[in-house]
Amino acid sequence: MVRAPQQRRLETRAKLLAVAADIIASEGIGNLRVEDVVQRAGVAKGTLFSHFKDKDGLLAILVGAQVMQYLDDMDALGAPSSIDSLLNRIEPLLNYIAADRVIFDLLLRYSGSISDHSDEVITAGFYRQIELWANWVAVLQAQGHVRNNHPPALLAEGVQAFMNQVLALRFCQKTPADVPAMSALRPFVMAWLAP
Amino acid sequence: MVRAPQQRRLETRAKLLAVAADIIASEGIGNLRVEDVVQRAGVAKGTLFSHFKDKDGLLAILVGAQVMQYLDDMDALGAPSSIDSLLNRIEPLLNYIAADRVIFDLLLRYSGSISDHSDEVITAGFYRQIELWANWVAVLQAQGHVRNNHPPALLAEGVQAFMNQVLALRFCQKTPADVPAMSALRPFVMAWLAP
DNA sequence: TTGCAAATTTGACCGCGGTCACTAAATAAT
DNA sequence: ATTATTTAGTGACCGCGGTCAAATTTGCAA
Repeated sequence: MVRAPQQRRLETRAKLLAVAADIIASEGIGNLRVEDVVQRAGVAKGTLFSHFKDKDGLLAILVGAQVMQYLDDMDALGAPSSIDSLLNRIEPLLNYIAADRVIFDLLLRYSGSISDHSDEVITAGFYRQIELWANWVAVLQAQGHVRNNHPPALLAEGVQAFMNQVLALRFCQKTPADVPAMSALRPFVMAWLAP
Repeated sequence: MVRAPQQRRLETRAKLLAVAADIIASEGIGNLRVEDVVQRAGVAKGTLFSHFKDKDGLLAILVGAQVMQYLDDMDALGAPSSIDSLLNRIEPLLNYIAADRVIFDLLLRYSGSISDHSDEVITAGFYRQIELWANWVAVLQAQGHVRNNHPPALLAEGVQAFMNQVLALRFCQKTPADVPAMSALRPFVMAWLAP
């Protein structure tokens, strides 16, 4: 028999997430240390790991929520009217991930949280993104703006592949940033989606 | 003034690489520990880090050499005669990377070795791969087997993007392996290259 | 041969993520 | 009310990658 978590536990979890978000906002996600989180939250180290599988599990909750926010924003704008318009819709999310390679790695590797609800935020966001883009592609196909000799899901996944490719290349070079990530992405998506 | 490395240093480096390769062969690349390497090589821990930037730097040398070997093999076979033939040429490398996510991460993140020759094996292999594939694509374009409304380099990079996408997805699911990586890759490459 | 400077190696030490046997608190059973 | 049982939290401890001032070895020149 599983028992509902006590309020104390929910408060502890919320406190940990709040503190972590705070540290990330001020120090950057790459400078977040578990010891800092637990110290500022006023709990022991072991407590954190009873709430989250590991450090990445914690980060995934926060990053996943942010990604979901971007997806909400995309969703609210409705289907794009062209490939260029689609790229514009994607841009905020692209820039968010491009801002820090820790985020990129997290999204690519995700190790999962420990929660009973199995709320693997990253995975959920991933599928939602593909679904959303696939819908857009379907609309654009109907309008003749995207080639329709392949299923929307395949094309949507392809867009994600190019996004990851562009980001990975960007994080490989030592010179931080020369051109916006978007201009590297555009030619690929154009060649992939154009009729 | 830079001086050529002494014999002793070359031997130490070779010994470290040999021991590391040995451990990887018997224990797997994910179970390699720095302490084991230096102990079995008969040197102190600090020595390893004076030869390689970090643990990944060491691994990159070995993995990079392996990748180069696959590229040599590809090269020796000459240009493929069709998209399917191209996929067959790629398959060994794909399977090598698919075998262990440590290898995949390494190739995607590479942090670099410390050597003066700046022999960033991974980076070199990366460019060589794109160049090789671009040549193939150009040949296939000339034969009408691949669409020729885009530069070969773009198409080659796209193939790599799809390869990474398929691998990333594969490493995300908990169920180890259902179908060969190749069958996941084929539809993307077909849709990407077909005229 | 001797002395010096550069090159190479050393290993004690550190930071940080993660574990686990134990204590404390909350809830259920008597 | 008292005891038993489950849930939450604790912090000393560990593993392992990585650092650095000091020690050692090597090459070269006087």
